[in-house]
Amino acid sequence: MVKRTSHQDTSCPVARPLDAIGDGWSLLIIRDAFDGLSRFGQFQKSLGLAKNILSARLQSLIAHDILRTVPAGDGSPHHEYVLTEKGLGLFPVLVALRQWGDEFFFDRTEPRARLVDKERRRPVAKVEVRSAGGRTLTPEDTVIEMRQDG
Amino acid sequence: MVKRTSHQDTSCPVARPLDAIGDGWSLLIIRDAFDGLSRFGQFQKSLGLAKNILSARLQSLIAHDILRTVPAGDGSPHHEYVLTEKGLGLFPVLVALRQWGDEFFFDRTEPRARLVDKERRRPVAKVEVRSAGGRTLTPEDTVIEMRQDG
DNA sequence: CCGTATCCATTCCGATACTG
DNA sequence: CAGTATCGGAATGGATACGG
Repeated sequence: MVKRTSHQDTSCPVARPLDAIGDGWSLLIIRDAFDGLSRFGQFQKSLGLAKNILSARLQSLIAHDILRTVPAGDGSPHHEYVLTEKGLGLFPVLVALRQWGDEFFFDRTEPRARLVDKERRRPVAKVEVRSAGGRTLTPEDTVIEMRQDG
Repeated sequence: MVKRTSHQDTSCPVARPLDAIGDGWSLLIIRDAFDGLSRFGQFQKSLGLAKNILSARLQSLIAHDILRTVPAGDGSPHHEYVLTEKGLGLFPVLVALRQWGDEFFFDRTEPRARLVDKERRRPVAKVEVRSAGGRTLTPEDTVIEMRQDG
């Protein structure tokens, strides 16, 4: 009878998304979607998770308007899962997380997947938090305020 | 008998961190830590979660070297939980997530907590992914490559 | 090839009682 | 105040069987 607490009612923009992507699989599905995967089987092969779990995660991501389905490009009677605008908005989050993982979860010699600028063939720059004027901000330079409008 | 799959063995820097922060509470604890909270009771009051859960999450974050304990500043016999270097490295991730939540999980009129530049009192700029040369990159501008070194 | 349905083990989480 | 111990219900995840 005790419901799991949702974060939808808080006024914190960090908390609300966690109902949608705060689990072990959703971000990996989204990562694969950014990487061009779109078919059920592709996700399952890439992630190695059970089909029922994948199905549930995909439905949840669709319900949260992060993925949507489109008719399959080939003649197959199925559909493909692609990122919505909202889902595409996660790009900086995913890149920042990738860079953090790259820095703190790998030995120096260990090979890893890296995100590179397609044109220059060089790793993307480290994501930074900047002021409106362009200055790089540290955590101590910032503070939380309640704001009504944007 | 079936163990939960860990992501520590993959070569993807997005996947590995998810064992540490891929749940509903860890990122919120880290958010509070960035916001200056450090005591057990402060976290519990802020998050409203059961004490045993909070305890387990704090221990997990310590085990992952994201938080560490320091002797309490006041005379109390307890300690405080503060971010490690690794934990501080999550700042861009948290800001990017915050901005995404701000954009897609709130009505325009709804009040919300905003991260502002302490000095200028203006919202921080939108986190962007940039090339080594400074150009802003979209998802289509990038691709994953396997790299051996940094 | 794409999913859905079922079953079961594990984990997570909330409430509460208890110790220092 | 700061935790630990215990319990029960809920959600998650894995394996597999099955229908389109």
